[in-house]
Amino acid sequence: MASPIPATRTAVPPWMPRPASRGSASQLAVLQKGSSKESFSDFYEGLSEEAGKALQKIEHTVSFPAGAIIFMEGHPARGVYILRQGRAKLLTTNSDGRTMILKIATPGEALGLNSVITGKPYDLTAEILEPAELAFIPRADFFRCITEHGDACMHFASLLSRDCHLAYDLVRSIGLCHSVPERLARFLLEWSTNGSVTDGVVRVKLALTHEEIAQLIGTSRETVTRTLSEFKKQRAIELNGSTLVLRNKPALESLVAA
Amino acid sequence: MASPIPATRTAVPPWMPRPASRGSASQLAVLQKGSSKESFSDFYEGLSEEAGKALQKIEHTVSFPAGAIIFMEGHPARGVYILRQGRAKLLTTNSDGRTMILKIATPGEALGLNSVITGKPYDLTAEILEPAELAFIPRADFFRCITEHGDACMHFASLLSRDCHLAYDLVRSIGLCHSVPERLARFLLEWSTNGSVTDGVVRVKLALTHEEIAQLIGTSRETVTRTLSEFKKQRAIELNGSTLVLRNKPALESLVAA
DNA sequence: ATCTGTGCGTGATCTACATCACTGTCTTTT
DNA sequence: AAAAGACAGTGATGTAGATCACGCACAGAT
Repeated sequence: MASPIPATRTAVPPWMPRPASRGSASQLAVLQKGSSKESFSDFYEGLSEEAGKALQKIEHTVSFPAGAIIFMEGHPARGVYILRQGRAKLLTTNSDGRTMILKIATPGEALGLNSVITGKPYDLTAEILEPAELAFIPRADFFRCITEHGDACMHFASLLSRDCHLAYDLVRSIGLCHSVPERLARFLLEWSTNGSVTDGVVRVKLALTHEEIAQLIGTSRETVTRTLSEFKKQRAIELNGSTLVLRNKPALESLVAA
Repeated sequence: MASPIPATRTAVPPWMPRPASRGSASQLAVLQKGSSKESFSDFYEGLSEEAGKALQKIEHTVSFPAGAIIFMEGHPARGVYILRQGRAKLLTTNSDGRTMILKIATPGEALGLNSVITGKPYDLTAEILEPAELAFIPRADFFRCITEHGDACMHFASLLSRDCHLAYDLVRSIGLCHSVPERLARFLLEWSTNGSVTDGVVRVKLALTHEEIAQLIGTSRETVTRTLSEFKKQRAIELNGSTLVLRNKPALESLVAA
């Protein structure tokens, strides 16, 4: 029951996670920060070695196809998911199908942490954007583990603090700056922080549909299309395929400052 | 630098807290839940006795007049404040003076917790609404205390989780339901949960200005005035002085459901 | 008695954006 | 190869609500 099921991208029923591997030795590599870029809101980053190991013994990894729903707003919180590979969007939907994306999660990130801690149902929906791999830690095990490892708790408190902070930022953005151009510019600038600088301009994969951008900044798909072309016309940005090039970053920044 | 100083309500310069008492025996009464209503996001509620006592030994109480700023967005996080008496608003302001209220804090509530934990500057401003008394716990002491008392950390993690949840609710509200009547109805219903039921109708002190309501639901003062009169005309609500009476609760609920 | 500040009530405008309704690509499926 | 979905681009249109600009009431100061 509850909210309508968001459209998926694949014909395959994606809801069921497909088991991939059981966590243990193989996962430990992550502690050595072998893999992807180290986001500093990383689930394991900064955790003590014992606590980390304990958790990794519990977790077990599953993969999901694009479009899969990991968990859904309103459903009981079974446990925490840690995104290992791929990206996911955290969103909320209201009764008439309108959707707002709160955040695009990247590898390392914990999903559903706050719901697991309060014990209330998930307050957001997590949907996979591109084929992904996640580690799952059941609620009960998670609790057992963090009560045994005192230091871990502090770590998770700080992850939660960051989530709060981010949510406040979002409120500021959608509640305070009323014009779409400003919000879009803000978003592009924020997004491009993950990009690389070549020849003085920032390049970054903008692997999102206009619809998704619209849901991130709280506007309609059409308005995103129009505002993006406006930016292109003003030579502030350029779009080669799905690569975004910030031709004139200051121009965007001036929109935000206003 | 930083944001403009919000207007205050008193002629007296309210910025400086006036010391009132040093926490110790007198404060312990709170543990016995002697005072006000017990909000379940209460700072001390659910904390172990030792941890509670330890914290209360550290804290020291200050009073503030209405309009006082406890801390300001962007300023370094000195410590946590616990609201003992009175109410405070947590708000954020953007460069052109527009303000959004995230929450009205009531006694028991912790202010600035997430910033203290991340160690970043306060991400919100806290302003006193009516003469209030607060307990202050300096950041360093707070940390010392929670590392000594493992269980406390879990407690604070759950407070943070609640804050996240609330923030998500707000995003949903301002980002998803586009009509002001709906947001206002939602707000009134939410607000009236603190009210008392007499003769089948809910009565509650709506101790907020239209301006403040506007900043809570993300609209303009004038629109609040107009929408409230609309509600009155439809006999959904009644306003006697600052007492709000929900004459026709279902009517409001139907607006929200849509 | 007057002045000043703060909050409320209302009318008249103006516009940014949502919404609807298409068309044109480009994948993916079959 | 054909059909079916996704996505993107673009015009026309309507309207909710921001904004400006008042007047009024009431509280505290002096």
